[in-house]
Amino acid sequence: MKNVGERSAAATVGAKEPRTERGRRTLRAILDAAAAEFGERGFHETGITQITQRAGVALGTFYTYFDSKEDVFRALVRDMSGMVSQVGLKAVEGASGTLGAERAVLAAFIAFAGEHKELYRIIDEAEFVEPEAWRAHYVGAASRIRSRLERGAAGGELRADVGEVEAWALMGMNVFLGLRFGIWGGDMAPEDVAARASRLLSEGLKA
Amino acid sequence: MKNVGERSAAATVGAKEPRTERGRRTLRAILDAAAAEFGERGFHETGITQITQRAGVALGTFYTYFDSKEDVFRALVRDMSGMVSQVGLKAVEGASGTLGAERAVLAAFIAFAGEHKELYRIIDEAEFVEPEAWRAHYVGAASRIRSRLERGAAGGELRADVGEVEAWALMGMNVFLGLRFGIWGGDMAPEDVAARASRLLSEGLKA
Amino acid sequence: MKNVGERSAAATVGAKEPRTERGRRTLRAILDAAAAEFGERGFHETGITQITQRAGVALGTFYTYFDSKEDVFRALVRDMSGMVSQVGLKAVEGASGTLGAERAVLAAFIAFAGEHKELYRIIDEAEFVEPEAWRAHYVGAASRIRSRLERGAAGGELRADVGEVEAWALMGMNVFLGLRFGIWGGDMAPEDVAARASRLLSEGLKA
Amino acid sequence: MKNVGERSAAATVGAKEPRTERGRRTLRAILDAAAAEFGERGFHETGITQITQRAGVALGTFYTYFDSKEDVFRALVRDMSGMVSQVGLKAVEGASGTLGAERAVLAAFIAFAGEHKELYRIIDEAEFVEPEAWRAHYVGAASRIRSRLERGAAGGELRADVGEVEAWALMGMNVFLGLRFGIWGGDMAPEDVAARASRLLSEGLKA
DNA sequence: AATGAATGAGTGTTCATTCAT
DNA sequence: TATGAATGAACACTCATTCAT
Repeated sequence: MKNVGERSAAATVGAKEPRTERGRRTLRAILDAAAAEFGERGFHETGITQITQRAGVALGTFYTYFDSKEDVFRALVRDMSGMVSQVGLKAVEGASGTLGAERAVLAAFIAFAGEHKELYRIIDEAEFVEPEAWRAHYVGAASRIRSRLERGAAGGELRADVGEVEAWALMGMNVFLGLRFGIWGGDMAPEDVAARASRLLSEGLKA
Repeated sequence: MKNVGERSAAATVGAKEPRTERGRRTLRAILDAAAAEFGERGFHETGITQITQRAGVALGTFYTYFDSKEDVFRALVRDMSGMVSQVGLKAVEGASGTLGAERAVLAAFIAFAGEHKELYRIIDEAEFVEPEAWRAHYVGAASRIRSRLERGAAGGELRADVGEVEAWALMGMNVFLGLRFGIWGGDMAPEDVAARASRLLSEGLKA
Repeated sequence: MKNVGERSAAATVGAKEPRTERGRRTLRAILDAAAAEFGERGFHETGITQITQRAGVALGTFYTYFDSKEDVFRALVRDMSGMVSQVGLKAVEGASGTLGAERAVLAAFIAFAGEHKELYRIIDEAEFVEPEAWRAHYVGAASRIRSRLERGAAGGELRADVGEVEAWALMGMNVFLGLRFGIWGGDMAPEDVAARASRLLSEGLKA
Repeated sequence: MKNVGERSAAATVGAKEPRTERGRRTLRAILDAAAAEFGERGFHETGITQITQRAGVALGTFYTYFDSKEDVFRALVRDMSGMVSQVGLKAVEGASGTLGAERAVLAAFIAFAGEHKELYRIIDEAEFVEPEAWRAHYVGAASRIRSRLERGAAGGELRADVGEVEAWALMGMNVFLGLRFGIWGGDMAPEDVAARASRLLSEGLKA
């Protein structure tokens, strides 16, 4: 598991801004500990005590930076949601063509899921803990996919009638392949999975 | 929301078998109430008290039929897992060809999800409450899809190399289209969604 | 300290009605224990744990009958407010004339305060814990005094212009004499205190 | 609400003596903020944080001047107790005769209460927070009243047997009229209230 | 003198489960 | 079978106080 707060801590994340350097370090420690604990045990099985112990701070320190247990969780979901879309963006950059881009995105996503099992689980659990954030995550992801597909259609690479259904279908594929081959099994390399999925997308399944 | 226990109650479900007719009615009432409450509020927000109140029985009566809160939940997950595969089986029956079958399954599944929002949510939450049952559910569903695809390949309708990746891709599609068009929106009929998804499967997205 | 719940428990008091005899006994035990603890240590120094221990029940049992710590306190204030006005009513019954009545009320009140130091303190603390109930208590008491005075004026015993000022003056006298001679000191019998106060009321202080 | 610390700050009040002018201003700010907060929310609902925020200083600064929360509260009670007796003394000065003095004291007290609702409340709450200081306040006030009454008796203006009962009765009157017409209502001028109370004291209530 | 991050004991409340009736 | 009172472990959160800077 990599350091979650690498890029920014409070600012990105909505916690109470620390005013000193020491505070910044503490906030980051709490954020990382929370990600790890929520990822391992889940929201309801995790106590604030476990988070602060893992972070090496006192119980009360948690509340210097967050208003509630839900508050850290929300911060984490937002943070991770952002990371996922970053991963997608970066993957698209180096790819050629719409289908190539989708293939790159999927490969990157599977790899990412494998490296961030905790955060993956956190997003899933958000369905029950922070439904708003959860919904926003998927609506956003779907609309990014849809934009890419429509651009591909405009460019003549894809057929003209791609839309919401295709976008959600693709997202579902990605998520479940991420679960099956990123989170669960290491029995197939992300690129190979993506290659097969890509063939499905370009040619379909017919003989 | 339809009556969950219609087909079976205890026998299917793993609860303590009631001996009298009165007992059978009570068990069913609890099961239905639990499905409704878990569906509306989620596992952790639902208390035994709420279940028994909705079922119109006393608190203690719950423990005449179930050993624990997890126990009802598990029963419900198993129950619904079975219902979903039933829905699939039935859909396959009337369909012609493998792709026709997948299309029928998807349409049926979306419709089913729309009618059983509670149970859909319960399966999702099982990831955190009853991971075993949850995993079993998806592994089972994927293997059924895979079997169908492989039969289609054997029959020459599909290309020969369909396998785990295609099965999970398809399942992901189904699940997310069920969420988007069954649970959330009513902006497109299940058959129409299924028709578009089916075209994706047969021809791909290329222009 | 006498048993607070003597007359009724839940019904009078606003707690959740117990349905069994056992429940009725438990509620009464909690109520008595709460009165004693609040009286001895005050609202903020008293924990639910101390109440339930004194009552000889488990911690959770408290919440079978009350929604919160404030809830018992409120119940107690209402209860005691009622008791005080009962004491007044009873005292008035046996007295002749308005001034005689006031004298009897005062004597009874001082005696009552001496016997119920806890409840006296509870009403005082209500100023900070349940301001509504506290205000209602004093407004009610003053208006009862005022009614008696006005009846006395109508009957020709008192001068015609008695009103709000006189009522509150009298109530203040009673309360502070209750504190000084009922709660604090036993250095003078309630009747003797009342006799002197009565003389003040009838003749004033002039030589 | 007027500035509490006007006359003295640390010296009168028992706080740690500031050595610089800046320190003196800070202490005063804290004292005023504490009076305001305790008056508005009460002792237990007020946090050190709120006091320091209102005073415009950092949390830790509070402990430069006071040892504990109780410590400021005590300081405030003593301060206000002194103010009340000052008010009494001043009122007595300009009055003629014992009854005239009591009347002036009452009028002044009601007016004072109306202008210092916070401090009034603080004294009341001292019953639960600083019982010693609270008791001392009332014992002192009663004994001052008693002295005045006894002097009046010695001078032949009042009957000879005035004593503890009359003093406490009078104090109770004052306090409750202060509450009713100073703190609560503005429906009657302090002088008018005092005039009626004075008539009660001199002539009694008889027709 | 002033700051504000850190501390951790303390407490109200919830709720799954038990059990006597 | 059914009841509902009783249980008590568990936990989120508060807040007065300390202390390094």
